[in-house]
Amino acid sequence: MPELPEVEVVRSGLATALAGKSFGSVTVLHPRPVRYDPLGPEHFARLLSGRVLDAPRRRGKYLWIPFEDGDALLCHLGMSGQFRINRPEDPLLPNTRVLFDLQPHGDQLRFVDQRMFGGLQLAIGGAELPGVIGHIAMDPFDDDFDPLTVGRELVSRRSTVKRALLNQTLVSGIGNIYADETLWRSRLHGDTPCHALGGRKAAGVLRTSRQVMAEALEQGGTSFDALYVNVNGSSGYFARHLDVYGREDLPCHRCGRSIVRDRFMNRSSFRCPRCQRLPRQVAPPNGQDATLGCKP
DNA sequence: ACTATATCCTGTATGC
DNA sequence: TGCATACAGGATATAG
Repeated sequence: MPELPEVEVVRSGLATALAGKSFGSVTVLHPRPVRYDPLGPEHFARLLSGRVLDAPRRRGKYLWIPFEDGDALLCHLGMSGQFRINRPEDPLLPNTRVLFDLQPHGDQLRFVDQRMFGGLQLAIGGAELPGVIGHIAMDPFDDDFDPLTVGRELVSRRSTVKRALLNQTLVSGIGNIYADETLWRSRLHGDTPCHALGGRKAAGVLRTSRQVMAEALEQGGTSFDALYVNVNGSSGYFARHLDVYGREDLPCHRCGRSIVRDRFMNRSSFRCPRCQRLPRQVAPPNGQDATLGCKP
């Protein structure tokens, strides 16, 4: 569930909590969160113990904890993953999946994940950038992220704008909430064909996504419930700043019209029916259907 | 090659 | 109260 700002809050919390630490013994309580690890739960636990930790890193919604020896622990929170720091004697929260004893001082890092869409795996040689996320594009906060370059790439896609924003191989870190918020600020309907945007407009959308996520980060991320919390167990406050997401039937903050909800890819899209209309048909590149992605 | 869909899970909210 | 259903912020295999 967490998108880039929420993952960044977690990364930042881990950076503080794990500074100068090593893993002691590791206990896998449920095999599913380590299903992507090529060696299986027992090897995962054994191979991680004793590792000396470096500062956690992030790309998009992935984060990883590099080890001093060049390997890393790669983590994805999925829809409901959390990291918590506890004393070993603290009672386990429901859905606690993996325990990492920390040395020195004996704290414990715990991975809690209700739905288990998330995952943890050992990334051999992955301290800089784990190979298995090589296909994940830079996110808008990356120093080398260039909105114009990515904007041109976006325009060339034979898809629609919201799908493109959610495509992690084009730009990473944006999920359903921030896609909808970005589109509202950009006054764009999510079904707008990519080719209907010029390169400059597309670059503008990407800059807007960075702005929205930066504001969310200042608020400690978006949270609707206890499923997303930082390492201390507290929630962020951006939910109260959302302009469209989850605001069906409430007035648009720009024009007052009621926000509508559409079905999209088995989930919901929220938009203002006045501020975010589909453009009239735009001449597509050669060979493409002129009405692609457009509704009457 | 590129894009759209179905699927992996559990817990909560809602309506009958 | 009990039961069924809908829904949840993601990534990926595979179907087209």
